[in-house]
Parts: sequence; structure tokens; C-alpha cells
Amino acid sequence: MTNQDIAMILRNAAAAYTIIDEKKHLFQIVAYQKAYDSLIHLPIEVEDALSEGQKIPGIGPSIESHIKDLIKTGRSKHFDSILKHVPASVFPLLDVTTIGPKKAYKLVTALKLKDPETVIDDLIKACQGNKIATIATFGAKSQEDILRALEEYKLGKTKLNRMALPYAFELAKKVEEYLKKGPDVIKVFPLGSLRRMRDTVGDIDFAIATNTPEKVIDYFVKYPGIERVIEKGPTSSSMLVSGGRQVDLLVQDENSFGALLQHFTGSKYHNVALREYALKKGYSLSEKGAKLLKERGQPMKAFRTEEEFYKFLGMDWVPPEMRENRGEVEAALKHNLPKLIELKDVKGDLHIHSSFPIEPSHDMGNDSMEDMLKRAAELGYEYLGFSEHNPSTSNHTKSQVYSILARRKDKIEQIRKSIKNVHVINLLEVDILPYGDLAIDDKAFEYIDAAIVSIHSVFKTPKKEMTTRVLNGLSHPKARIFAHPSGRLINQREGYELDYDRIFEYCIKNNKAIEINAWPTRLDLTDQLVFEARKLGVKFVINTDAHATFQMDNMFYGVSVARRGWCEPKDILNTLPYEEFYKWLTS
DNA sequence: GCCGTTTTCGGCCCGACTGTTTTCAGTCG
Repeated sequence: MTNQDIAMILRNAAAAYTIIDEKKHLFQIVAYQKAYDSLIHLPIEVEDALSEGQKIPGIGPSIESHIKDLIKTGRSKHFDSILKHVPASVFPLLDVTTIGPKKAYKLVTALKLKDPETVIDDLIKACQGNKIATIATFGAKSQEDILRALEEYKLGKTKLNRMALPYAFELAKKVEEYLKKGPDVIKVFPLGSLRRMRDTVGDIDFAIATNTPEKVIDYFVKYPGIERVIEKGPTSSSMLVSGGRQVDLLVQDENSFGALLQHFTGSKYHNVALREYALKKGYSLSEKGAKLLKERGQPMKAFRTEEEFYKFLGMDWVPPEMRENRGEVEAALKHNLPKLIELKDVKGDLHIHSSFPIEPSHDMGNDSMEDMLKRAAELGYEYLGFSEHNPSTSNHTKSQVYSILARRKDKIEQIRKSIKNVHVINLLEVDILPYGDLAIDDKAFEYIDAAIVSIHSVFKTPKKEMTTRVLNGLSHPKARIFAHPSGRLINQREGYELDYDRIFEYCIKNNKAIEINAWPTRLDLTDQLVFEARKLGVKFVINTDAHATFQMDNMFYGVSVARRGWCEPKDILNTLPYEEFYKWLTS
């Protein structure tokens, strides 16, 4: 049973309780939803976490015992007894936007839809047959809305569908440019998971400071790429834009804009933690500001900036990337938040594919070493590491591999003489083969300073063997960096399975680094695992894996992953000056 | 059912928008 499977059972149990008796089960519902969220974001398998006695947020003794039943037997008496009160056809509808547990239940019971496999299509037919409008509390308009939601669901717009961060960035940029030109727009900020730099983003959220909200919202829904208005009120609005993506807008005056920024940046659980803390201090927080609870009629305390908002609570300002309720609230109260790494701290990029004709095992870079170095200088780097893929071993004899690498070494020596403003490091991205051998032999290693090692084949290897494979690959003295460790491609490919605890332990013990790969659809290692690894003391290198000069600008995505993992400069080896970094690399 | 920020017992965020209602329920973020 996967984390996802178990999470869905928790979500369904919460929905079932909502249907059965929401008031009676209010706090179990919240608890199950929290546990669901926690499992969805858990970077390792829940089975492993529990068997090692790891604490998972939102999972206490009761839920833990039910999960253990599920893992052991595939069933849980407890969840079965909750779920049996509700037709199974309710649950698929929960992924459809605008449909929650209550509506789903009303619909499937009123229409006698029993089959979870066909419930979506059955409901579409019911809408087309005008069967919804006659159900109590439904009407013609809600029938129309449900039909549209179902059709959009069929096209891929579900509650779970999220886009990779870089696509969200591109879309947000377009909308932001439009919004900035709006009437009476004082400030525009993209917020939500985009501002927190999550690897995937659901909706694109914006906040605008203005003194004429109606005008701004009218302007918002005239966006040229709009498909339809989802909702439109006096202070907020949502629209669907082409491509089926949702853009949300909140609007507020400048004087209380700080609270709005804070609110709309989230995350939900960060905000809940803040508000629960404030309640104990006697204040109720919202996007409007802070209200003193005991003195009714008192004006709302407004905040112009986020800094003022946090300061009011006795907290330091929390960088958006940290707002996931992973302990940042406590740290901000104690004034000991980490001083997170920033883009300007990065002094070099070590994973660069140039167009040097290395006749590689995989793809080649587009631009010359000289061009890549020119860009490195513009970015203010002290050093750049070339890490082309190793020469293909199926198309070359060993001696051909040596001679290619010898030519490459000569080329690098030559460049080192002519280009003095950036230090050049002679690396190579070497495949870890299915049984853990590296793709090139010891003699070939003599032509390079050190190697990045990574997996590019046979992804479906069982966890234990995959872990051994990686550790074998890393055991070579010149193998110093484990690149894109999970192999995942966002929305395209799940990563392979690894025993990360063993990998992290090995890296710490043997002075190896884990790469944070900044390739926009990789963002690998993932931020949750960076968070765990950093706590243990793992060191990282942030690399772009650039195959062209412009891709070297992706470094900020990698820095964001590191920031979400609470990394400070000391955790990231390529913040070291050249001499120190090179010393580590070749030690 | 979870959790520890005045708490191991007694709390549990807050508000906007829509549709079908004549005062509210449901969904969302």
C-alpha cells in the first residue's frame, strides 16, 4: 500500500464523517484531513517511517494503529466501519472542483448512482437529462455549474492537478504584467505556493493593494487570456485562464496590506499555527489584521507590511519558503530562524554540459565551454565545473574513451590559460550502471578532477538493490556528488526508490555531497528530503544541469529548494570560495 | 483524534463567495 493509497482512505474517512454527522465528528474530521495532507507530503514511505519509530506530524497513536492494520492486512476495521455508511460512488466526486462531501452524497443518493467507476459519466448524463435541478437545494444554476465542473474534470482540471513551478512562474509573469497596468493598482504580488516556491503550484494567487477594489476586480476579469470568471465579489475574484489554470485575486487597501500578504501566502497550516498562537495571546487574526478579543468594538489593528504583522506577534519575519509549519513558528518566536542561503551566496555551478564533442552516453550541451564560462562570469561565479556525460561505452573501446577524455582535458587546460576570471573544474557526470559499477574505469578517472555520479537507466530496481547500487557508485574515491538523487520528473515520472537514511548516513560518513538539481522539472533532491537530510548534517551542492547558457539562470530554483529545506550557506558546498571548494572536491 | 505556543486536559483559524435559501449551507483557500 502506498502513502497515496493510505492518504486517500483518510481523506475518504474525513468525508464520510462529514456526511454522517459533521458536528459530532468535527475534530476527527480535521485530524483525518491533517493526516491526509501529512501523508501526501511525506517524502518516504509511511511504512518505513513508522517501523523506525519516526514521528509523523498529524499522526498520533490512534491513526498510527489503523495505518499499521492497513499495511499489514490491506484493511482497517476502523476505517471500514466509517466508510460503509457512505456509498463508494461518493469518493471519486471529491476530486471534482466545487463538489465536496455533502453535495457528492446528496447527488449519488438522490440519483441512485452506485458505481464508483462510472459515477462521473453517470452524473454528466443526469445533468444533461435535467435531473439535478429538481433535487432539493439544487437548481438550474447549480446543475449548470456541476456539469461544467465535470467537463473540466474530464479535461484534467481536478483538485489534485498542480503544475510544475516554472510553468506557474511563466503564467504568473504574464498575468502580473497585465495587472500592473490596471487602474489604481498600487502594488501587485504573486502569492500562495508560488511565493513559497513549492515545486508544484495549484492556483496562481495574486494580491493587489488599491483604494478602488471594484475597478481593479473589473479590470482583472478582463484579462485577455481569460476563459471564464469563476467568482467575482467586492474583495476577491477567481478566473479560469486558457490551459485550464485558475488565477485568484484578493484586493485590499494599502494600510492593511501586510495582513493580506501574510494570509494569502500561506501555507494553510502555517496560518493555522499563527492564529492558534495569537488566540492564546487574546487576538484573532485574519487577512484584515488583528482583533482584540475581550474588547468588542475595538478597531482592527492593521499592518502595512508583513514584517509589522509578525513583529506584532513577537516573531521575526518568516521567509515564505519556510511557511509550512515545520517548526518555523517556534523558531521565529525564539528569534532563532536560520539565516537562509541566498542566490548571491552561490559561487559556482558544477553541473554544466557543454558542446564539447565527448560522444556521450546521453544528451550533449548546446553551447561551447567558452560561452558557458562567459555566462558564469556574468553571474559573478568564481568557478564552473564541466560535467558532460561520460563518453558512450557501447560505441567506444576503452582506449577510445581515454583518448576522448584526454582531448577534453587538454581543451580544459587550454581554457584555463586563456580564461582567468573563472576557475574551471574538470568534472564528468558518470553513470552508475545497473549493478553499481561506474561507466568508466579507473584509468579514465585519471583524466578528471572528480565525478558527479547519477542513475540514468533501469529505474525500476527494488529499493534495497537500488540503494546498494548508488552506494557502490559513490564508493569510488573520485565520486563526490550524487546528482538528481531521486530521478523524479515533476508530473512526468516518479522517482526510483531509495533508502534515503542509508544514503544520507553514507554521505556524511564519507564526505560526499548530495546535489540539489535546479532543472525546473527536476528540483531534485526534493525540499522535504533536503529538510530531513540537512538536519542529519548532509552537505549539498546546488547545480543547474545546464545544457545551454540561458539555463544557468535556473540556479534560483535550486536555491529555493535549499531554502525550503532550511539550508544556510554552511550547508551548501558551492558557497565556498574556490580554493576551499576545490580542496573539498579533491580531498 | 492530535497536541503542548499559559494546557498531559481542554482546546482546536478565519473569512469570502455562490446558490438557494428568507437566514443559511457548502465549498474554497
